[in-house]
Amino acid sequence: MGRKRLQESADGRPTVHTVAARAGVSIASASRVLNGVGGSPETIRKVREAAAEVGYVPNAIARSLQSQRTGLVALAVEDIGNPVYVEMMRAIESVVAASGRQLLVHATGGRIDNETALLRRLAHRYVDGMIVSPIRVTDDHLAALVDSPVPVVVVGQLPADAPVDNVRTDSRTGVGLAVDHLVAAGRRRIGFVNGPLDTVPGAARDAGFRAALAGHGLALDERLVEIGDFRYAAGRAAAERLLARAEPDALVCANDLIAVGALHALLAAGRRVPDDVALVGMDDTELAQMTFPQLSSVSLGSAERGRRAAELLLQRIADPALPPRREQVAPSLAVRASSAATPLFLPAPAEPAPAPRTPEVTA
Amino acid sequence: MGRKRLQESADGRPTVHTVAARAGVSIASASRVLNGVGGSPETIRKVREAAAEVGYVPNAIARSLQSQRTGLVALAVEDIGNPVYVEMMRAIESVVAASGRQLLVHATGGRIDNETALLRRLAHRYVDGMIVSPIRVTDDHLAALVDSPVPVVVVGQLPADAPVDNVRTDSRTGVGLAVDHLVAAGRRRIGFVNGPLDTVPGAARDAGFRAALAGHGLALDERLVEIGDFRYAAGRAAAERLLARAEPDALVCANDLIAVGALHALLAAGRRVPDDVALVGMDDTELAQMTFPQLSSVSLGSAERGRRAAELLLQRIADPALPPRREQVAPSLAVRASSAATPLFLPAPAEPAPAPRTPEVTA
DNA sequence: CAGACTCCCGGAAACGTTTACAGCAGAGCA
DNA sequence: TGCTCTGCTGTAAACGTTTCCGGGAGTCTG
Repeated sequence: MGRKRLQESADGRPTVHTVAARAGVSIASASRVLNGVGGSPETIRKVREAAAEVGYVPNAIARSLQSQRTGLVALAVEDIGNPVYVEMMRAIESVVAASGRQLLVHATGGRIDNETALLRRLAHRYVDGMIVSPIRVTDDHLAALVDSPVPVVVVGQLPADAPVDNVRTDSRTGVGLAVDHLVAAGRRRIGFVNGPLDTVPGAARDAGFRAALAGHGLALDERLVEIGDFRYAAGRAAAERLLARAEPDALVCANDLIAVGALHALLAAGRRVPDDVALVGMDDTELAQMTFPQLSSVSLGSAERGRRAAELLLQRIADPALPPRREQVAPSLAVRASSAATPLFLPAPAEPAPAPRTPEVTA
Repeated sequence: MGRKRLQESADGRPTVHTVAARAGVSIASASRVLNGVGGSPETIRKVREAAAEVGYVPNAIARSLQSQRTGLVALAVEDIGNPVYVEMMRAIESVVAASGRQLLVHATGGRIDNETALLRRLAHRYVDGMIVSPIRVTDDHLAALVDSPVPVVVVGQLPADAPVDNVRTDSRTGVGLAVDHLVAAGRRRIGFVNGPLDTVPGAARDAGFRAALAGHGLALDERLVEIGDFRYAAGRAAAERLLARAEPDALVCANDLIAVGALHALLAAGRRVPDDVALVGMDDTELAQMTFPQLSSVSLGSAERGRRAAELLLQRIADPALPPRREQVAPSLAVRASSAATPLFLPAPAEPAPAPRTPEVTA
């Protein structure tokens, strides 16, 4: 009824029509003034006034429909409780914000359908582009990535021929760094606590571990390998199982959450870290510095990967015709107290002494 | 040119027009079939086929403009690296997902302008509603909350008369629980590591701490109070400053991140936890169970608050005319090893505590 | 067999913007 | 004075959907 006369939107909020009517100008003029392009001083005054009086706020959806852009970028990760994604997110956010866009994060919880659904639904124009970091990649998934309606950048491993922008690291050699370091420190019974083998990172790290041991001519004792998932509780449980059946002198963990779980398991079992068992995590998140002793960890450059992914995405948004690109970030090892070289041959002090510490070295 | 004839969208993607033309039906019929409402078997077949052939995906923006809803809900928090928000987010997500919507998270980084901008811009129709958990509340902020174009629920303290849906806890009495517990365990020199006093939670916890001590007839030694921010590094640094000038037999921390920092500072200084110093954190996040010894912590029901906030929001979205409501979640204390009652009167071990070290300072 | 009822369809009008286009007034210039 | 040029303005057409509404074909009932 009054709808047409009052020129307001369905839910009673003012629209550009309301403002225009109130200012006594056309909606074109009102729109121009509101966007700061053109308009005589008098018109500008009237429109500004009218807009303020009715408390006009533009409808971003309508604007986006017209302009074909939303100014939003999404990041989809599996588990926002994992600090590695927090770090990545921060890096992405700063790049994205610099371009005047806003970053939204979606946690997929590893439910693959959820992730695909996100690509197929949410991405369908709600955002200008998205960055996804899947831990499992199915064909279905890949198909959704390839013909996504909006630009997508993948952080993580992808099939070589996938025509998708991609920033990866080499967690395989990353594991190698950890093993090299431990072997150099005189450890020989090196255990490995990994995440599921049917995930991309889980498989890569498993391969890396086996290759590294072989490279040092060490035989792999399967009792020293245990699998959980990529979170704390499972990591701890896995480490407990491992400790119950074997006597490692070092543990490599597939990420920092697992490593913290393993640390807990070790301490609870009365093992000294690093004296009895050296410990190396992976991802080098801030969590690694929050433990006592602080955790050595293989950095997979999560911030750097995030930054680069964001840049790739912005470039692709600017020019969708760009050929797919692939970037790689090299791993490095941060040595901290949990694996600092300690003289294994010294008799253990009667009173458990604090770990001799060497300052953090970033290799 | 071909635009009109080919019936495709500006960027060459198929629209409902493309599908309709290809199927030889009207766009109305095409739309109906695509939405699964009506259509003869023959029409359904033709439209489905045409849609599949051209790879049609609906433009969500256009749909939202028409339907006045996006199916998205946003959560704005200060620091996504704080596990308390992760927990809250998970709770919200499960409620939101059950309503068929998707949750997007935005980290404001505590930049107040960012938060207000989010309300003023993003919220302007990109989402059906949002939950914000501000740690500082200015008048400007409040104004933005009150006349937000979309329903908003605030998690946290608000002025009593603010007409905004609100889920709060009572962190003041929460701190009291911690102090009561420590006093009952025989501790008398109780320290407090807090976040900034110009934040809502910081102020409440400070007040709670002072009130609780007074309630037990204990005088407050100001040297036992230290302030950083709500993150790990600052918490650790603050605890180090405190330890350098005073000898607490217990520490209450304003959240778990600070508590982990304090734990690190204590261990690095050679104090035994809980023997020498008992430690209680706040928020009872999963982080509290990841430390060794595990951290006692005051639960402020973050998951419960998230759940309720999500429910309030969904109800308000369904009926925007609802009067503003306010809910409260009671705090509780989870006692773990870091403050377990230990016989304080036992003689300290002959071997002196390890040399106090000042390890790497991150802050 | 007529009338009412059901089902399906297409045209067209929304949703709230931005913007191409054309018209119009005034200023500058020959 | 007449012409062009400039700067503003309003009309209307997009953007890609959904949905109201009226019409036509078929079915059931009396």
